[in-house]
Order: sequence, then structure tokens, then C-alpha cells
Amino acid sequence: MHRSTSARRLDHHNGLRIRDCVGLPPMSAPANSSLVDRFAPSPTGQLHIGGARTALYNWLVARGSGGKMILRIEDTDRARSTKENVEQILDALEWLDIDWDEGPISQAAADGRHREVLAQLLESEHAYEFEGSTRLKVPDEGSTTVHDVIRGDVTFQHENIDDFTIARSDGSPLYNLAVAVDDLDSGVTHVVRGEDHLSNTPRQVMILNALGHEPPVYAHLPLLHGPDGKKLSKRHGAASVQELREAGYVPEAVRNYLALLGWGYDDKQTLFSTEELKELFSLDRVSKSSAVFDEQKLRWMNGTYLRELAPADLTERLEKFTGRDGLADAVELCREKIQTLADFWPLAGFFFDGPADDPKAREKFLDEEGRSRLQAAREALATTEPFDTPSIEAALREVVTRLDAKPNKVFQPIRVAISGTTISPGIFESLELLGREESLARIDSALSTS
RNA sequence: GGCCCGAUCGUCUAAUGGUUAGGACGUCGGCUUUUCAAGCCGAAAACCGGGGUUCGACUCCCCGUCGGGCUACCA
Repeated sequence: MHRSTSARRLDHHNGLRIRDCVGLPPMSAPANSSLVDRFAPSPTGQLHIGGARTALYNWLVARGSGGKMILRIEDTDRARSTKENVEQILDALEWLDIDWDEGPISQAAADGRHREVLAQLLESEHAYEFEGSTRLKVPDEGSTTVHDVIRGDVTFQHENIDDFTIARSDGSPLYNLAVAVDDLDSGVTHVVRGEDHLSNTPRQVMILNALGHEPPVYAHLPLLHGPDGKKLSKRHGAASVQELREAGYVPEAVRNYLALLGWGYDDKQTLFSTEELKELFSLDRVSKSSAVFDEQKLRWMNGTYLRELAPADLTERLEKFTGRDGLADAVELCREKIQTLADFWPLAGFFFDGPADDPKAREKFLDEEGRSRLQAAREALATTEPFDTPSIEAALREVVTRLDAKPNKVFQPIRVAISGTTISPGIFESLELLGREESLARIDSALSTS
């Protein structure tokens, strides 16, 4: 029902010159149109950053190989699987511009099929009933090996695995059974998921074997941690895709950053367009060890993407983010200064909402001395013609020379008068954008109230 | 506790037996400069420890240490 459409809208804005440093021909993944992978989140709320990375890796593997990706919602736990929670996942994927070829499939909807397989397992005596529940028989001896493209072969001795429960006493199928059956029925060839699932994998392999099928290829991704080394969670700041969006990050930067959290290409490239990622990403280069989510680096990366956006595109995103319009001119003045969309308004809000209220700034720069310079600047600005950046700069620099002052002794009082704070875009450009009338009004106001 | 995975600068990573152990973020210093950024230049910063194997180990093996995951009739 909810079929994702072509997800490339944002890519043609991506004019990053990030290919410059690539010297070697890409080792693109071999075309493998028969590859099928899947992203199978359980709907527990907002999409976690770790989940987003898993989705991204699956997507890159599928898109880079000509294969397909299935989106399956693991909703057999009805209590958690609310419609809202499912929407959260879809919403996050859409924002990230990650699409899929099949689904979203409801795991719960396959309940009948799961029960059918359950009966089959009972019939073939691979499973048996125990206190009402159903368990899979695990041999006392021997072992099951999971073939993992990231970790190599991982072998589990059967003596360490008890006969495990595959269905509740009410007959409802449990996770390991449902997953194994769904992957099998969907023709999944590659299971790419978090390392926290590794211990479950031999169980799923045993179910598949009991059904007479070969298991898919596995790839267990290293987990994501917070700066304190603990599993990433809310208390580390932004932990979900939605929070990243609200913090002002753009999807192409998030994709680039997430791709690098647990994967590296070579010793020189850090910035990858999504097209490059599709082409270059490969599971065998995924790191084995857990990675720490570092928002500082994301901020830097986001800033580089923001500066590469076409002005009109940046403006559009900022207008959507702030809910305001008519931002184009202010965006032009701020584009070099912001790292996230959220950085914009604190820097440019004064153009639209009047000066901010920063008593300390006024105290420091609008003292008696500051006001006398401001008065001199005011007089120069009153007759500057035309009232544009070059003329304003010439006029104010003349004031600086005449007063024999340091430039910022003249400029800072003006800045505080018009913006209310000590930080703003270029002062000449800001005055021009504000216009003579508004500029003089704010300066007069500062002169009279200080 | 048991089973399993992992270990290179603070962080993300490169290196697949022979490198002055490379890059990026961050940090520090400088340049630029009207504030803040951005940009440019430069610096400091790592192979967890111990045994092997080898002419030679970050790379291979073993042990230890540390970190992490799993250990439900959750997913």
C-alpha cells in the first residue's frame, strides 16, 4: 500500500565537488541483480540512528548492485506496533530519501503462513510441543556456522544452545521463526542487521535448515555507541532521525556521515555524494568494531553540504525549517556562517523580528564612548548615497579614519544597535539589507535608550 | 555466570608481512579580518599488554586485559 516513489529529488542539488580527490577507478560492487536485502525494524517509536544506518547500508547494497530492498515491519508484538510508530519509521526513511522496492510488509500479516510452517516443523518432527509452547529441536552435538561477510565464519556449538521456543502456548509464532520464514519467503539473499542479532542467527539458520533451505548471506553491523561508550540512546543528545532533522541537519549530510560510521573507503576521501556511496559502498569494508556517534563531525559535514547548496535551495530549506518566508537576502548573508539549518535564525532573526535583547552587549559597546561613535556613524549613514554595501563601507571607513579609531570600535556599536548582539553577518551588508530608514531608526533607538 | 563479537590518534577511519603508521572531525598555533563563522597554513595526537610464527609484524596464531552484544512463551 505505501509504496515509496523515486527518491532522488534532492540529489541533483548536490553539486559537491567531492570527487576531485578520487584517483583510483571505483571498485564498484559487482552487478548482482538477484540480490535481495531487507530493512526490518520493529516499530518502537522514532527511527533510531542505528536503525537508520542499517537501513542506509541495506539501501546502498541494493542500489549499488541492481538488486532490491524490502521494507518489512516486525510488528508481531501488537502492543508496541502502533500505527503511529510505523508512521515514524516511514517518515524518517522518506526524509532520508531512502526508498524500497517491496513493502512495507507487515510481519504480523504473515501469521497464517508462520503457523503453517510451524505445523510443518511439528509434522517433520523438527519441533515438538513443550508445556504448550513449541520448541525447535537442537542436536546435542555438532555446531552451526553463520557465514558473515563482515566477521567471517562464526561457529556456535549446539551444546550451548537449548531447544528454543518458536511459538507461544497460544500458538502464535515467535520472532526467530517469523524472521526465518519471512526472509525465506521473500527470497532474501542478504541479511544486513545490527550485531545485537548475531546470537539469534544460528537459531534462524537452524530453522531454515530444518525447512530444507540454505540460509542467506549475513552481515552483522557493529553497534553504535554514545561518547561514553554506552549504547547510543536519548541521553546522548539526538538519537533519532527525527531529532537530527529538528536539529537542522540535512539528509544528504546525514547519509554521508552515517555511511562513514562503520565504513571507510580509502585513505583520502571523506565526502561522498549519495551516487558515489551507491557505487563504492561494500559490506566487506564495513568495520568490525563499534563506532561512537560524534555530532561534532556531523556538524562540520552538514556545514560543508549547506555551503554547497544552490542559494535558492538553501533558502527553500530554511524557509521550510523556520516557517518564515522572504528569507533569500538574509540567507545570502549567512550561508557561510551556519553549520545547521537551526543556526540560521539566531544569526538572522534580527532582520525580521528586530534587535535581540542582550544587555551585556549593550553595556559593553553602547557605553558613552560607543554611543558617540555610533552618533558619528549615524550621521554618515544618513547621507550615504546610494545606501548599498560599497557606499556604506566607504562611508563608515571614512568615519573610522576621521575618529582615528580601531574599525571595530565603530562597527561593533552599530552591530549591537541594529542586531542587539555582538554577532551578526557582515555589518555593511546587514545595513544595506535593513535599509536606511530601519537602520537609522534602530540606531536612534539605541542612542536614546542606552 | 555461559555463549559470541571486538580492540590503530580524544572521535570516525586507512594500512591486508617491509610506510617517517595516512586522512577527516575536534584541539592548539598562525594567516586573513568589522563580530562570528568560513577559508588557508602549521602543530600535537594512535598500533591495549604478553608470548609466539617470521629475515621482518598494526597486519598471522595463542593467552591475558578491557569494551560490547546475547542469554524471554520481546523484537
